[in-house]
Amino acid sequence: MRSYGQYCSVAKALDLVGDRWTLLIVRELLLRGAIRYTDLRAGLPGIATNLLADRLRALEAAGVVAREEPGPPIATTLFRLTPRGEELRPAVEALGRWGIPLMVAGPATGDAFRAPWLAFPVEQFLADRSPEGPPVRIAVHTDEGAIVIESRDGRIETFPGTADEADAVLSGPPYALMGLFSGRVDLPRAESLGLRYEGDREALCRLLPEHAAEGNQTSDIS
Amino acid sequence: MRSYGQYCSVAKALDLVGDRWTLLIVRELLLRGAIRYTDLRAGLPGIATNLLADRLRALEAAGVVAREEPGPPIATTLFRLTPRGEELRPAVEALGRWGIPLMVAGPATGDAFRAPWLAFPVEQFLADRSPEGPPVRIAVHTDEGAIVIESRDGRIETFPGTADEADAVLSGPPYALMGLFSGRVDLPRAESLGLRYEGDREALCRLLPEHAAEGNQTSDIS
DNA sequence: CCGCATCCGGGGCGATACTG
DNA sequence: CAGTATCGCCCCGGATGCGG
Repeated sequence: MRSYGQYCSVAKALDLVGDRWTLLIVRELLLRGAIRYTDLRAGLPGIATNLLADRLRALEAAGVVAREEPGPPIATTLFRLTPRGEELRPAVEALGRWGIPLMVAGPATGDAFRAPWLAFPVEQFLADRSPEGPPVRIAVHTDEGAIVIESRDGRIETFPGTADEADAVLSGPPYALMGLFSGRVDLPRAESLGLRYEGDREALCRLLPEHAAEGNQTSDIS
Repeated sequence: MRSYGQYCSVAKALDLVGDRWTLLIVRELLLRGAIRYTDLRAGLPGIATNLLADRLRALEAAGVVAREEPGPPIATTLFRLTPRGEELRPAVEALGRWGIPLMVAGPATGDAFRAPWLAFPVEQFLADRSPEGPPVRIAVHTDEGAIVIESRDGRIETFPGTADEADAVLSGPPYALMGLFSGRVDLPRAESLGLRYEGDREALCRLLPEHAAEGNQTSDIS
C-alpha cells in the first residue's frame, strides 16, 4: 500500500495492515492458527485469490505472517502469524468489540457467515457465573462450521471445530445465536428464531447473560 | 466503501472505518476534540480535500462524527466524535501501540509530523515514578506544534497546545523525543540528537523510563 | 487439488484547480 | 473557510489459466 508518510504510530501501523482485507486475514489467522491457503480463502468469502496472495506476501515481508513448509507427512504450505503478528490481537479484538452492536443489529441480506466469527461476541458477552464449578463445554453448530465454547476456572475460551464430549449442543442460524449470546432475547425466544439445543441446560445458562438465561427453570414462580 | 458482506463484528467495523484515511481522521478527532475542517486537514498531511469531505460525510452517516454549528460568536463548523465515535478510542490506541516499534525505528525520509501524535508513545512509555508527589507538567515543543504532558495522582495525560506554567520544557526533533520517551537513548544522548530542555530536570526524570533517566544526577557515583 | 499468476473492467484514490 | 469539480491512475474485484 501507499504509505501515509506520517511519523505517527497509528499511521505506521496502518501502513502495514490498513489495506483492504488485511486485518480480516489477520482475524482468520488469529481464530484458526496455522492454516492452508485454501482454508484461509474459505474463511474469507468475497476475497479475490490474487489479493489474498498479494496480502500474504506483504504481511510476510512485514514480519506479520510466516510461511511454514512442513516436511513430508504434509504436502502443503501453512500460513501462521509470527509473534509480532499475534500482537495484533488486541487491535483486532478492539475493532471486533466496536463492531458488535452492528452485528447484534442482524446480518445484511447476502452476508456470508462462518462459525469462528462468533468467537468475538462470545468472549465479549459470555461469562461464567459459577467460576468455581467444574469446567463446562458447549458445542455450537451452524450451517457454516462449528465452534466449541469452554469455561474453566472462570475463563471463557473458544475454538473452531466440534467437541466429542460437550455438556450441551447449540445449533441454529447465526442471528438467533447472536441474540442469545448478546442477551437481546431469552432462550424460548431464541428457539422461535430457529435455535435448537440439547444437553445440560444448566451448563448453558451458567454462561449466558442474565436476560438470555431467564426462565431457565422448567417451573418457576413468576 | 464496499461492504465485506460478512456477518462478523470485525468485518462490520471495517465496513464503517476500514476505508483509507478514516481511522486517521478518527485519530485526529480523538487527539484534538472539536475541530474545524481546515485544522483537521492540517493534522492530516497528505489527504486530498475531497476525500476528507467524503469521509466526514460517511462518518456522519455512520453516527461516528457529528457536525456542530455554534451560534454567532463563532462563524465556523466544528467536527467532533459522537459518543459512539469516542468508543473507537481503544481500537485506535491498540493500533497505535502496535505501531510504536515502527515509530521507534525512526521516520522515513519525507515523513510529516505533528506534535499531538506523540500522545500515543507518551502514554505508552511514560509513567510517574512518584505518584504521590505533586502534579507535574512538561511542555513539549516541536517545529510542528506542541503538547503538554501532565501527571497527577500517578496518571499521565497529554493535551495539544502549550502550557503557561510547566515544570520543564522539552524541544527538539521528533526522533530525539521518541528515543527519549521510549528509553532507547538517555538524556545526554538525546541532546546529541538535537534535544534541548530547560526547567526541572527532576520532574522530567520522574516520568521518563528508567534508561532514559539514567545519569540524572549532576554528580553521580558510577 | 493447491497455490498461486495473468488479464481486464470499474471505481476508489491522489493531486490540483476552482468556488460560494 | 469549507468544501466541489475534474481528471488520471492504480488498486481492487472477478474470472480464468496453469504449474507442481
